[in-house]
Amino acid sequence: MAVTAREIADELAEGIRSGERKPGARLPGEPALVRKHGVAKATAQRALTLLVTEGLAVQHKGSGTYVRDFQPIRRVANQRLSQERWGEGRSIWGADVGQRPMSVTDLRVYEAQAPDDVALLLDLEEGERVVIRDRLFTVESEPVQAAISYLPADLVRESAIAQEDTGPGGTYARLAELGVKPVRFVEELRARMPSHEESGRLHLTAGTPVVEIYRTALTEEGTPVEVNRMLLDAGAYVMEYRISG
Amino acid sequence: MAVTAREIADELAEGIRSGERKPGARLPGEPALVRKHGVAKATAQRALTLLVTEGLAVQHKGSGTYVRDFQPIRRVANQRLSQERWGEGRSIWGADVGQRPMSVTDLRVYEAQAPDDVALLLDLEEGERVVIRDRLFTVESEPVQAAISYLPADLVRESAIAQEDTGPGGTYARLAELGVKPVRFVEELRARMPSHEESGRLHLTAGTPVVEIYRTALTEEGTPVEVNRMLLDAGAYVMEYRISG
DNA sequence: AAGTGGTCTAGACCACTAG
DNA sequence: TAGTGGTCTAGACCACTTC
Repeated sequence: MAVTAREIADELAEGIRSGERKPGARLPGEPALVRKHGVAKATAQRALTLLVTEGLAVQHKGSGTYVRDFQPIRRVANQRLSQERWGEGRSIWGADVGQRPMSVTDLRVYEAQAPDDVALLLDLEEGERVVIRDRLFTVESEPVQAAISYLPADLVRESAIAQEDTGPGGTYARLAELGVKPVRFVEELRARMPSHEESGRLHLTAGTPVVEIYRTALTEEGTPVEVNRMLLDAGAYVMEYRISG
Repeated sequence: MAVTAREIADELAEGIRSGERKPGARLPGEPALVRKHGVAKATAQRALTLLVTEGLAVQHKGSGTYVRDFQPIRRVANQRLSQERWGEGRSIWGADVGQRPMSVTDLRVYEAQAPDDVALLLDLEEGERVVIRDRLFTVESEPVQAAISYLPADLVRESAIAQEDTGPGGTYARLAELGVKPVRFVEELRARMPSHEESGRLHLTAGTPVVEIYRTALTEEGTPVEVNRMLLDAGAYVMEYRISG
């Protein structure tokens, strides 16, 4: 009998998936759905909210609901970390962002006690201190990734790693100079919905998950020297890993 | 003035994140929130829905709303690489999850034309045919992953790969026998919200993203011989990749 | 039978956007 | 200023779970 929000959402979703409604196109608004299906405004709104939570649409208040545009950045893990790239003063970022320039904003560098999870990964004593590099990566004025690196403070305190500008080659070149060159990396990742705070920091629209990555950098001897915790806007990234059997 | 759904949700979320409300514990229901905050039932319900869409809670109709339990399966992509030197056991999420038995259900094997995306990855002519192995992986009676493999039909049609039972060593052992042993793999992955259909197939609760992985298997010569498209319940998995610089 | 979430109607007020 | 989404109240009926 009743037309449900689910049914209205499915009809619109079908139009989006089939390509009939193109990315960026405006979807019918609440009043239009009320007229067409004879439902209450709240039901029409719920239908649109369903599309948003399924990642198919974005809403701009005062303007309308639009088909979502997915134009991801490709993050190639192996390429980024390949040895040849470090020594040449080439930045890790920029290589795989394609044509779109990525910039670092809100960089903060400071020293503090290591959080428990990081202490575990870095094999630190309880309460040991770390140098923390906290930053936000932005593409076309939109934040796409928050990253926070932890390095043993006793190891890197005197190096450029503890400065805002780490110099040519970045953190990894400095670690190599300290005799703890990272040669292997472990990435642990999971996808989940962001907290309210994380949504705000990455300007996420509802229906966008985040990918949380912990990357541990290890020396030849297997000593962990850096942990980088990244939070990626899942709507902005595709990740690639190359594995040799 | 008014107490918003967001504020009620934040208060509950704080209790969950602090550990005060433990995984599996029951949260106050709609009537309790109505009494405590003096809001309408719909507002209380919206507060609980916010927690669900943020992945912090699950709802069981007729029973209640509960703090979500995250006990992930660890998927190590580089299974075949030596475990040494990568530092044992140091992991962020649930080192405990070792040997929960995983079973294959709903296996279907058939031949069809390759979809466009797969044809691209497999380097096939338009309309070329593939053998498709479609299956669901289940842990403790709950589906956690849907996987669908595509292999060039001309190559594998006569082998056990086209049978339900691929025999000892599975698909890769049969490919090796055919002289196209996969030795390298490329995995492309993204996280997104599931469609309504996908939610149903993987029994996902709202607020659970999926991880979509395309894995291409390549021979020594670089010829792609299999594409496996996996859809993982993001609430059930942690992924691990090991990268050598 | 009582309690819980699921969904809907009907109507209200607000804030933001666009022309 | 008209249209849009954002959020709320108030009340209704249903299906499911638990005891």
